[in-house]
Amino acid sequence: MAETEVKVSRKDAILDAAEALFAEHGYDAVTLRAIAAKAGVDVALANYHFGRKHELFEQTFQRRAEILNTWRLQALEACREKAAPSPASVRDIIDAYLRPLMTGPHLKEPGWRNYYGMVAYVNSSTAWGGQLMTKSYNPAIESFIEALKEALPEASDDAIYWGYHCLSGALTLAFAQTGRLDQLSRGKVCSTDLEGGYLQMVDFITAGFERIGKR
Amino acid sequence: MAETEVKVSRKDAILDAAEALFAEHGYDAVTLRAIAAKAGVDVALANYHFGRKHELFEQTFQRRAEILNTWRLQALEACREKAAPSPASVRDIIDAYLRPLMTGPHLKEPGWRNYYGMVAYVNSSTAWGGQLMTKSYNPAIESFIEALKEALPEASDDAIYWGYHCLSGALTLAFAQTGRLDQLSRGKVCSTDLEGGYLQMVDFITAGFERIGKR
DNA sequence: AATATGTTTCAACAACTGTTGAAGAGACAT
DNA sequence: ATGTCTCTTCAACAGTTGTTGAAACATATT
Repeated sequence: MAETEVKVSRKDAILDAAEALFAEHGYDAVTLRAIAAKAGVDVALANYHFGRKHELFEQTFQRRAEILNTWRLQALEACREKAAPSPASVRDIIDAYLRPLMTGPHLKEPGWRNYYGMVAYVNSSTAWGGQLMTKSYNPAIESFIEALKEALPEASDDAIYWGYHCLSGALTLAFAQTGRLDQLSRGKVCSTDLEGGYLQMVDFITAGFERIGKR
Repeated sequence: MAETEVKVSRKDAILDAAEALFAEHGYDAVTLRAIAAKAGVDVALANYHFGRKHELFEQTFQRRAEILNTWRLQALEACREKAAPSPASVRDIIDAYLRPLMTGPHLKEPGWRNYYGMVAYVNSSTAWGGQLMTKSYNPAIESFIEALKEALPEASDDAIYWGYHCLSGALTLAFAQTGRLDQLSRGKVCSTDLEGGYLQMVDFITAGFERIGKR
């Protein structure tokens, strides 16, 4: 047995296994028995700790959401203070939105990569998308929208929100790690290289927002 | 019975029902019995016409893919001819990519809206994404990438492909119609208004690509 | 009228699903 | 030792799943 890791509780083992399987196969394709087997526990234990399958999925999803929100909001606050009393620059806002998630040592942990797969699944799912993303992420996102409105006082609501839509869609697709970019570029670009993608996306998205401010 | 429509074959009825259900609930959550019930036929008929469930999904997905590719490639060819012998402008290329899908009378047909939901599901699914999207859409997409490279000779491969990634992610999320934009903007922006989103996205994405060309 | 061909339905299969109640295991205080 | 508590397993449930083989139906050809 690979006992190099710290011993995790069986409850956490279930969450980890669920995270990995939900990310790869979605909600319905994953059975509680598969989760239990991967976690090395009995089927009934998932029910004891989390109740219905639905609730296990939500708890798995929300476990890391608060951490991401904290990282992001700290970065946003930092760039706001740096610019005060002027509004923060568009580039710094976009950077605060992307950098905490797309760069850093946590990307080497499989748990985080798995979680990102879950985010991609939830955010583009008609069934889960609306409800769950809103509950877990909207408060933080609203702070970013507000900052963008301050940085782009001339931009219309339509332009701001559809701009955010482009940003969110691009990040979601990056999280999905479908490998399409690799196939399309015949290996010249690597979909799983989030840090490399971060560098490109900051420029691209910043340019988009700066354009809509000039109207 | 609402018999205003032209009578469709039972085979097409199955495809239509599958399209609607797969778009809303994904692959695994949809049962062949649910599809058969919606189509008004027996369960075994889906198997007779399409074989395994897997193949029914793929055929449903590919049914409209060729049409979309044709529309897009015609638009791309038109803007290339318009600009010849110069390369087409970035804006015209992006417009050729988005306009055929996000505007036009076909958006009023429920079948097309359903299909867009399937595209969103497939494109951001780790399981299907790589394989199926590549098979159905890559040839057309490669033409667009090539056009972008001609319009932006200074841009690096990384910039071009990650720029396309942003474009594809934004479009995919728009197709998912999760209603998140409505919630985020408190009703000021409508997620399902693809024509309105088209106007914003063309500007936003074009600005992104034009930026990466200046380096 | 008889035959052949392609559709459609019926009934059933073995396997698997989420969920549950009762029983066991372990730690800890009394 | 005894009882209490949380955690964990066992065994089983009722229902649903994709898939199939045989039979019924329809239509056109001979």
